[in-house]
Amino acid sequence: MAENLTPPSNFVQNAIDEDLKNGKYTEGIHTRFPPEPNGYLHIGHAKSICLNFGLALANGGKCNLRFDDTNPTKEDVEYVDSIQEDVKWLGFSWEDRKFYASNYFPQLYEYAVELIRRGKAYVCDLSAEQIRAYRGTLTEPGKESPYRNRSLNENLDLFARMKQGEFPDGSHVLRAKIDMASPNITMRDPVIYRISHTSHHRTGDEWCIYPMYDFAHPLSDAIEGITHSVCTLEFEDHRPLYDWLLDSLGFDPTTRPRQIEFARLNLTNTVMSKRKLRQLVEGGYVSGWDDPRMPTISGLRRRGYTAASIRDFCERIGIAKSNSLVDVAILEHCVREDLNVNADRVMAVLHPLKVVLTNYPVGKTEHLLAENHPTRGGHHYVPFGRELYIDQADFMEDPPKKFFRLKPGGEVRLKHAYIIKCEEVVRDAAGQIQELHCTYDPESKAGGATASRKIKGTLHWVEASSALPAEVRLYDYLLTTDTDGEVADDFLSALNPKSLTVIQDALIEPAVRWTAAGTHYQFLREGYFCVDKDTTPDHLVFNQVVGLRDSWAKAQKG
RNA sequence: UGGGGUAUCGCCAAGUUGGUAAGGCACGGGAUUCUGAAUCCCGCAUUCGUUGGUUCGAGUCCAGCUACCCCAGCCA
Repeated sequence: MAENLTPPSNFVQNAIDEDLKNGKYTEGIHTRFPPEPNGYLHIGHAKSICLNFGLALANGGKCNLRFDDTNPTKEDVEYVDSIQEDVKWLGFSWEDRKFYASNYFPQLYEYAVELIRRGKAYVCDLSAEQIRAYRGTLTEPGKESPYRNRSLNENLDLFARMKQGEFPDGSHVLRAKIDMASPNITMRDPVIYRISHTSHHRTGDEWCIYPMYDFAHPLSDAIEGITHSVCTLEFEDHRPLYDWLLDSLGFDPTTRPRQIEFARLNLTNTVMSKRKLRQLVEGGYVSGWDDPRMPTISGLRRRGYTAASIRDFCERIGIAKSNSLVDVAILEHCVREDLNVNADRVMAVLHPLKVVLTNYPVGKTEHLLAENHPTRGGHHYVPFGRELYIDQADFMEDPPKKFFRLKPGGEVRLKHAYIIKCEEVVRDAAGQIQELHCTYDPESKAGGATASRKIKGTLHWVEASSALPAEVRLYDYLLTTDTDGEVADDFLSALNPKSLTVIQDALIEPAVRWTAAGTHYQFLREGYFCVDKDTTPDHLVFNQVVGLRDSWAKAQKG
């Protein structure tokens, strides 16, 4: 991670600096990334991962990976595996610190018992509906539960029997005894343990009571020695409870963890909620969680986004507390910048148009030297012959002004090869353009007598007999956006019907035949592409990562 | 009409104790170019949601107002 050693300042780092200055956390900074294993990670999680691991790195501290697996009804090992793969791929390491909230169930249980002993928790027999009714509303205080003042022994006994499995789901809960009249609804005697006879993906049937997030999280943080517990804005109201719990259980205020909230990521042309992403997958609108149009880490990876570009993106967008909507153009800029430096260049023709060089010897083949990269060097050979293909978009019979490509009677340079001139447009019986007859300037190849002739346009091309057929998948935004960059609430209505275009008959130079899935290329003058996992040597498949900036297309539009 | 937050250029976002608005993306112009790419210059907030106040001086302090976000799961 050498891309930026001095990350921009943000308010979380400022808070850490302040703490350190005040002599807090002398043991060092310790953060954590705490996903619930109930879905795949997306670019929003990447922001949190980069923040938490980045903060640790920047402060000589540590960052744990902790699965927040306190709700077995929603979680699965499938997700714990994918989450680990994604965090690793992003380039971060939790070293030997992979934890699970479920590892702490025994300790958490003891803390709950201790809370009861201190008169700060009670077993409540109200039903879920009753608890809701007793809770009050945003503007009206709640009512105290009739079970609020049970004796200590009764509470201890009931809680033990909850654990023992004596009661059915929903019959009892353990609640913190705080303040039913608090203007902060989170503090109105929140439920901290519920009964759920559900087997857990790690602890099996060992437990039938499970702690709630609000109880498990601060204590898990404290158990692991977390100093800064960074979470998103919606937990701001929960911070008083976070502190209350740690206070009530007697954790030292100078060393215990501190919760700090930041704004989650929103991206234009994208939805980020797990619910909506799941809907896209389950509704068959995309091919899966790793569909290259998805904002999931696995989707971005398959699309061809690099880990470095995602890290760079997370750094550029910054960390703050205001809700924001980041332009996806920044993400695209980040991959382009990475791939421009790191991707080898290759020629591929997406929409082939045949070109015959009438003055080129029949049967002759040359192998021309082509640079792999304009600045990094390296070369490979590309075959050249009498019959070629160029892109349909690179020829116009009646072009507009400043069209630097091929036109009747016009000249153009073929990249790495010769200058050619369009002599004749050959049509089929229906009047459709069938092929172009051109002549080439034999001395215009690199090193030749006329090589330095100034020709305005340079085209990419492919030699007909050696070109490999390829499947190329072009992508556009999955979702359309209104003028504010916002996706409609009814996001399925915003689905872009043209988000995927599959080109089955593209042609690519043969150098690429044995390429491996995951390899990045720049298709000259087209964009950046990544070899898809569906590829085989006999059927090459490429995903478009992002197109090149195109000032010509922009000028045509505007 | 309760509580918690946020408001600095089209989009993000720095602005430590008040001293006279960083940077990135986008955009516009030019140079360069065997990728209309990349690269390189240059331009891009007399103004910080708004109204007042304090001060020699306020994005930064005070007061009022407005807009937007979050909270009434035995989800996280």
